Amino acid sequence: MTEPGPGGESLLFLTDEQLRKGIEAMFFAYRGFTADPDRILDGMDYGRAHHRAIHFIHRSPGTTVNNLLNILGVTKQSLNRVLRTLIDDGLVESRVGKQDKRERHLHLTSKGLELERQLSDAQRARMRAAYRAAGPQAVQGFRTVLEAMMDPEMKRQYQTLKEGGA
Amino acid sequence: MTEPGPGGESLLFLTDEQLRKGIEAMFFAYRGFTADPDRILDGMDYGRAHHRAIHFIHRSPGTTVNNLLNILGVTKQSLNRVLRTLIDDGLVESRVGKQDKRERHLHLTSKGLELERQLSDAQRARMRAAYRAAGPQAVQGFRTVLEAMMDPEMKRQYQTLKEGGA
DNA sequence: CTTGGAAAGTCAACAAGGCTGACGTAACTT
DNA sequence: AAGTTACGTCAGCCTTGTTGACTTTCCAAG
Repeated sequence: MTEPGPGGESLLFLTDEQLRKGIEAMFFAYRGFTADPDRILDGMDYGRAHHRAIHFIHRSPGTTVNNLLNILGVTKQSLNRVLRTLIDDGLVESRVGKQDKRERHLHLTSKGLELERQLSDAQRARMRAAYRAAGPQAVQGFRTVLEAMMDPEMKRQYQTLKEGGA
Repeated sequence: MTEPGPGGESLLFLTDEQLRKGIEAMFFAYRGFTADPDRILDGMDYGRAHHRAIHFIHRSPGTTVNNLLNILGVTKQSLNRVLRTLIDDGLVESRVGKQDKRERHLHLTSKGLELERQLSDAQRARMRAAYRAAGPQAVQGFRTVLEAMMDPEMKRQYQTLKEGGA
């Protein structure tokens, strides 16, 4: 069933074949997406989980642990393991909240900022190259489809972050 | 440096801010992308690794273990563990090569095809919804950017698969 | 025919990074 | 005073990745 015609290029009626290509594009592209930071982190004592924590602390300085938990979608035990090493190594600073002293507000130290820059430089370079190669229209479409693929909850997170910058 | 102007919408000169949004879009969208199959697999004895193996065996029936290794980018030991359970459970059949009897050619059994369909139905449904919501132009751009983000090696794999269907 | 090397499989050990469950403490809320 | 929230932590488990070493099978070159 849903046999496509003779390999047509029309994107209007979505064949399983076209959807499968989209699925594989996501798979292979995500590999590229993580490859550069992974390469940098390999050899350090850190991994992708540390990268994610650093990224989101950087983009929302002063965020609480709970906040980060929701964004990353992992358990506190899992995050804690990662966070502890980052704090111990002096990349992340954990400040007791002023209003609510139960909360810990997370910030990158200068050392943390340095690693963040290294990692995001690499990732941005690839993204920039892809954007340039594809052109502005493609970029628009890229973001539109990705946004439509997110779970509503994640989309909310994404958009909050998107607007919410300082 | 690279300070953006007043939150402009121009995609022509790529600010770090715009690139960061692209990076986070990839992160959150990939979560959505894997969420449905993960949900299905949760409770079975299988995980994402099994899904990937099943997917690529389905799309290239008769592929060899080595071939699969290259596509998935893992070690043979890692793949073997996954493959063995799938073979033992009767989802995958491993046939000794006719030309080269060292090779094993992998096929899904009817039971394997059943699970494949279940998984890809879920994943395609999300992809279809996203495509529909975004429109044909966006889809074009989506695929263009993803392709530009792949490592050359992965891109080759992707395109080989893309054209190479039976 | 023998031998070298490729392809495949297997065993063992280990690490990262998820998870659950249980427990403790401090601080805020009612 | 009691309950809830935020955080940290201990212990143990699972999946999926890794290396290294070794065997079996088989093709192909000498």
